Amino acid sequence: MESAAIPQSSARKGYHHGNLTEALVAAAVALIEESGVEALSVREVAKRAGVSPGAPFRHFESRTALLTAVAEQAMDRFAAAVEQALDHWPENDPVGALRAMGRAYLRWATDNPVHFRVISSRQLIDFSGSARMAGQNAALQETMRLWIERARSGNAFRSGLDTELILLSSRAFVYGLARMWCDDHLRDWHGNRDPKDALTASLDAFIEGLLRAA
Amino acid sequence: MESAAIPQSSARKGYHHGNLTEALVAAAVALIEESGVEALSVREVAKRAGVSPGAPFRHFESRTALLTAVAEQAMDRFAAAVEQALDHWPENDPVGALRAMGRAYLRWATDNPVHFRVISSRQLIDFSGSARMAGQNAALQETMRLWIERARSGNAFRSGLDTELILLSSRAFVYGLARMWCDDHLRDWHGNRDPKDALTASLDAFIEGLLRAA
DNA sequence: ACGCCAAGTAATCGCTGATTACATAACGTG
DNA sequence: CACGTTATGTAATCAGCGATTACTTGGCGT
Repeated sequence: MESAAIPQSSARKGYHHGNLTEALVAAAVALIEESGVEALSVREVAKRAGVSPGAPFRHFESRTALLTAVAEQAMDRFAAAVEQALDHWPENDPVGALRAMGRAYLRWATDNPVHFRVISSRQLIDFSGSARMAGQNAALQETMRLWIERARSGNAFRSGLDTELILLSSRAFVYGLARMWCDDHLRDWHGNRDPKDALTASLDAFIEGLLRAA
Repeated sequence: MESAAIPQSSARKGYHHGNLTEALVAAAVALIEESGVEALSVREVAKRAGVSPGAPFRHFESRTALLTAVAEQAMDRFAAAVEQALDHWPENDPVGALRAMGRAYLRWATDNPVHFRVISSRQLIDFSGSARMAGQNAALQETMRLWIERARSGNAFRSGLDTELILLSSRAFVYGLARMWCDDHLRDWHGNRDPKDALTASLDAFIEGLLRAA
């Protein structure tokens, strides 16, 4: 969408491209968004960047490495979206914070289904080879843990739920909702609500289930 | 496992194979289990079945069609495993039935991670082209709905939760746990419990969260 | 001005999915 | 039993893919 930020192939100053690395990632992002991960080919990316089929391998060791770079970029956007939702959130409303996190998570995933699949797979990309992704993933989990512990300190949750269990359950639940959307499990959705609203309602109900009964 | 059921290439009676269709699916299943979906190639499958590279296309329109057949077979096993867990389950214990369903679901997914990914994707296979998969999927959901409604009749759940919401939430939760496992999100698991036990504990806690407080 | 070296190209390899023309064997029918 | 039809295999081939290699280009520091 912000195509102004994408280095155009017209930026080529002659024999050399200018900033081929970024241009390749941008082209890959666009291609993936159009046709899905499976359709991503190095040659097509090269063609879109206006270079020869072998050129990308000067900048990326393999197709997987290119895809990993795309994932890193997507992960940045994802993490930013989630963390932005928590900006200046009052410490005395940890349950609200967790709900806001979940909503931002779901919104990003439903808005960027293909890229969500990319960043959440460990098969498509070289996750362990990307310290950046691992770090951002860990940071996100730490943020969750922080707010969960704040909520526990405030005695918000039912008894018998330790932090690890709540963290795992919350991750699983929001991941499940997001992936159901991305994996098209709601194609034949015949509930009353709009599917996206159903996701939100489901999230709210889940959090309610964690809380101490009023 | 039950390699006796697999039509051996030695069953070839001469020029014709005997039952190449089944042999191809069996070879594909084995290959996928060994090396993952992405590594599945029609040629390799043909080689394992002892036929020429083009032969499979007499039985499957495309690589995707072959993969869909594999998914159908896996879906059969998956559905059987889940439904078997409910065999003769007493109607007056619907919550127990739902828990048993969830456990059987999780067990199959963790025991067959690669095939679980295959059957739960809508990108790898031609889901809408397989009435069999769609049917079995729908049947599974109907079974869930049945037990949920029984539990609701018994006033087991918290107020404010309609059947659709519980069904969606339950699907999402168990799908999330299963996919976290299959997508290797628990690689860096550092909790106290064994990861598989953590999944079960998480499932139990989720169900507890649906119930009316004692 | 010169030479080094990053970053392109061109050509090629082996593998893939898919298609075509052809060969073989199994089967039903007179 | 002979014969033609049809299902099912082979062989050859195509285009597209990731990846590697040898070569070429041109920008930058000394």
